Order: sequence, then structure tokens, then C-alpha cells
Amino acid sequence: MYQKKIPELLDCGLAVAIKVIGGKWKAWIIDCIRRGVSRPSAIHREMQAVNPRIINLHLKELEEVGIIYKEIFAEVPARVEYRLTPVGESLLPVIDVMEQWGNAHKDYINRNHADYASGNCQFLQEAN
Amino acid sequence: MYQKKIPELLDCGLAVAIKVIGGKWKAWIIDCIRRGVSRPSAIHREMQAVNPRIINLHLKELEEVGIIYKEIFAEVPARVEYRLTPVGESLLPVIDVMEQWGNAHKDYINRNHADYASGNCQFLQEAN
DNA sequence: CAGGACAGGGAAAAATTTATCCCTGTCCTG
DNA sequence: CAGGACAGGGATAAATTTTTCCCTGTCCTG
Repeated sequence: MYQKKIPELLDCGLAVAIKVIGGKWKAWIIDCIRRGVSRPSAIHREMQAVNPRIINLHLKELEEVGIIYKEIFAEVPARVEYRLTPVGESLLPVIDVMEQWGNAHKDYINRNHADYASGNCQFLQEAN
Repeated sequence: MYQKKIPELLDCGLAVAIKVIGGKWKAWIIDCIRRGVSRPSAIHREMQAVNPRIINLHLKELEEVGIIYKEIFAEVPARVEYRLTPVGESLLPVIDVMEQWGNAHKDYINRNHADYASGNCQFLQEAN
């Protein structure tokens, strides 16, 4: 993995949470595993749009920090399944809260962002 | 601002939440404003380690999506204060949840991350 | 054997975010 | 006037993340 040149803020809870969940596709991957889509190839199929390589990288990072772990079955051919660790499970409510907030306000956010250039201020308009 | 070449996922609540709060210093900036540190120069002082230019960029992005808004006092010299919009206020509990989760698990996360190279698996060790 | 599913990763490019440097103004105080 | 606080941003570089391309294996089925 890329060796960071600028140290991270590892003592701030918020920074840690964002580090864990902030990757572009991490939350989706966690959601897959939560729903039982646990094999690498299955996750790849579930997320057609995302390059398998990327998913593997994110899986590895999630594994590194102990959010998921890998179970390797000594079958032939070898089967791999990812599962949430207890700490990974504890993250689910956090994801839910974020998801709910985002769903509740995404229209507002997107509208503002889109209208910003045109000089509108949705916030003020909503205040009426 | 940089013009994105790859479209974002604006219909997913999680993506929206991460977009809003995922910036490297956005959460700290929101925290400043929440605590009443609302003037640009005051925020700069509060976050010595971060380049003022960056803070300005993040402020602008937070303003663009309607999380904060700018109040410009017609004084001389002009005074500027940032405040949270209602939607910005609604984000605070989400930040708190993330912060709490991070604080509760940052040791576990950091330990795992640090030990990963050495082959230890903190998750399994904790399971004992 | 040919082809495909499966797990995994190196190398390098592209995209994006973050950082640095330095500039433009106004105003106030000594 | 000199200097500093204040608000703001252009140009550019550096750091980081994401993407693409392509390769290594094993095994199973037709």
C-alpha cells in the first residue's frame, strides 16, 4: 500500500471513523457483507460498476483495521468468505445513522450544490 | 473548483453524508462553528496546523451544500461569521455518533493497523 | 485440452484532494 | 507611513486515492 508521508490524526474518534468508512466504496462493501454477500466474487458481481481490483484493496484495508475478517475454507477449490468482526458489527448503526441523514437531506444538498453557481440560496428560500 | 470527471453517486444517502463530512478537516471546521468559533480568522487560529487556504476551501464547500452559511456584517472593516444552517444543525448528532464510535474503537483500530504487518490478529486475540 | 470461475496482486496512469507560496485589497493602530 | 489583522483567491506542486490493464495460480466441466 501507499506509504503515507503526512501523519494521520489517529487519536480523534472522528478521524478514525472517517478513515474506516470514508473510502469511496467501503460502505457499500460493508453493506454487502452485512447482507450475506460475503465471497469476493459475489461482491464483485454485486458491484458491477466497480473494478474488482479496487474492491480487493478496500477489503484488505477493512481487514487490516479489524472491521472484517477473512475465513478461508480448506476446501478444494479454496473458498473465501468475509465476515464482520464484533467491531465491524458495532459500526452498522453508525452507517445507518449516516445513511438516514443522507437520505433525509440529499435533495437539499444536491439542489444547493447544483444551484450554487446560479446564485440561488436554497437555505434562504427554504426559510420562507 | 476542480471539475470532476467521474460522476458521483448523489442518490445514496451514505455517499451524500460522506461527501459532506468526508473532507480531511470538514468535521473540525463544523465543530469550530458549533462551538461559536465562527470567524474565518478565528478558525484559522484554532486550527494552527492547517493551512488557511485549505480551511477556506472547505468552508466554501460546506457553504455550497448548505451546511453553513455566511453572515457578512456591513461594518467597517467587514466582518464575516459562519453559522450552521438547520440542516447543518441536523448533522451534529451524526457527527457525535461517528465521534463516539471512533473514540470507543480507535485503540482497537490503530492496534490492528499497526500490528497487521507483524502477522498478529487482534480480533482473534480479543476473542479469547 | 479449452474455457471459465475463483482468489489475488504488480505496475503505472488518472483523478482527486490537500498543501504551499504568494498576491490583492481594506482598515486600524502606533 | 509601517505594520498587522482581516477576508479572499490564483497558480502550482505534492500527496493520496482510485482506476485501468494485465498477469499469476488452482480447480472444475465439457
